[in-house]
Amino acid sequence: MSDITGCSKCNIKFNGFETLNEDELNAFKESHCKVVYQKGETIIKEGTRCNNIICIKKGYAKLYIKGLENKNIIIKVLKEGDFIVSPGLFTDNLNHFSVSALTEMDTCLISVEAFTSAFRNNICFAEQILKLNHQITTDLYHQLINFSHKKMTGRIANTILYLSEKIYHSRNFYTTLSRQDIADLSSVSKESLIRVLKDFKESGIISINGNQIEINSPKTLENISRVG
Amino acid sequence: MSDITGCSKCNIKFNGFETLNEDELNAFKESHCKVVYQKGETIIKEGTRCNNIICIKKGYAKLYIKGLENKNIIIKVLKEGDFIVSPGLFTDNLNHFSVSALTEMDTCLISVEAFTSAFRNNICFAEQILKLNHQITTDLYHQLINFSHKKMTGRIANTILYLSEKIYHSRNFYTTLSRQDIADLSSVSKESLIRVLKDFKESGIISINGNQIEINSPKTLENISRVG
DNA sequence: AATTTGTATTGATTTATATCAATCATTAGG
DNA sequence: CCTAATGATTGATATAAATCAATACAAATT
Repeated sequence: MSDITGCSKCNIKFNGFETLNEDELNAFKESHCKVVYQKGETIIKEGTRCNNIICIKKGYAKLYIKGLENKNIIIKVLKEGDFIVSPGLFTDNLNHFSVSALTEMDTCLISVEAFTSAFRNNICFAEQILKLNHQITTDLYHQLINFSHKKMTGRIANTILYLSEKIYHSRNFYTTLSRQDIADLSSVSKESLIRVLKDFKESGIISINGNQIEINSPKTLENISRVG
Repeated sequence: MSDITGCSKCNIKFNGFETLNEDELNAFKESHCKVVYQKGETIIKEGTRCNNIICIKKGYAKLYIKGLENKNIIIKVLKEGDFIVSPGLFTDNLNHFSVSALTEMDTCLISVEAFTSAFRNNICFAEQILKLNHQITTDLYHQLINFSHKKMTGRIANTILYLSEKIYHSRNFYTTLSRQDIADLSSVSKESLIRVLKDFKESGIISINGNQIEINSPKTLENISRVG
């Protein structure tokens, strides 16, 4: 079997793809586009029609929603292996969030038609999609608790742990997120974020030098995050 | 066709049911239990295994998650016609929220087995379930914006409009939600909620007498809710 | 009717956090 | 190399909202 498009070594971490048969996989291969984005570029714009399912082959992006007074909420950071289905699918066919590149990115765009067809013809694929959605819902529940019951320090500790554990997989990481971005992940103002980071630094919990962050005491951060 | 269980006059508002064929419908009929709950009773307890899909035939309930320090967040109020699939389904099989009765309730509990089987055998049903989930996701996005960018007055105005428009379908309604419940819907303390309600009352936007609430100026409330 | 219990309300106070304004640092252009 | 522009930092101040404490009210129980 030839593999012109390189799908066989696809690094997207989604069990659903394994359920596809050869025909379904071919439909994906034929519909897809490989696109490279530069840092800062918008990949999905909230309010536009959702035409593609985005697979991230390489790089980082932020997924965010527009809030009040030109403020944004960053829902999550996307990385290699992630796979984004817009919640507009099967509803209003609009994108309900924006995605923009935090680094140079390699992406693979799959048409919604190919996706929909796979969903309709392959129940195992459909089940994996529902599973993914259920995970997203519980994540949003946690986000709600974070934002409504924790104070700044707890939310920011949570964000640092999230970046370390879920995104950069290291206690010492360099991030391309701006201070405003980290603030938007934590639902605090940029100034407050900076003050809390300084505080964490001065008490030795983290080391921070520009965009290089090292967690010295994960236990302490976890505790701050847990109690709020 | 006999209808011992009364499913033919089912009032649950979910397009997915219409996609079921006679066999699938019968599987639902056979698996279901009709259960009456009294005000205050717990129907679903967060952390327990999810064994049932809940259909609400009559009455009101609150769906809430446990936050920090014994505080709760009420995600939504459930009413006649609503239909609840736990996000634990296909993931960890646990309930990620609690549901408790706000009034006497008639419910219809469908086993997850019957539900799963319908999902797996009927792709139209599956599609409706995904659609429902996508709606839930976008609702949670709005909730996040509400909670992180609006101040108390905006969040409370939003809650009053929600109760009026989405739950009680009237500008003048009696609610069995306590002040604490309304506060938990709005992510404010009970005392703050009471003060803001008093404020709205004194400025003539609403009339309030115990649990009877009347909206005098929906436009003003909408404006307060919109600008935050 | 008296007592308890839970909920609702009000007022005083404290705390958390945003906002505003200024300065500093770093990068990008001319 | 200098200057503009953007992002990061710091400090002072204002404000929103929680908490604490006391009281009022209503319902349930004896």
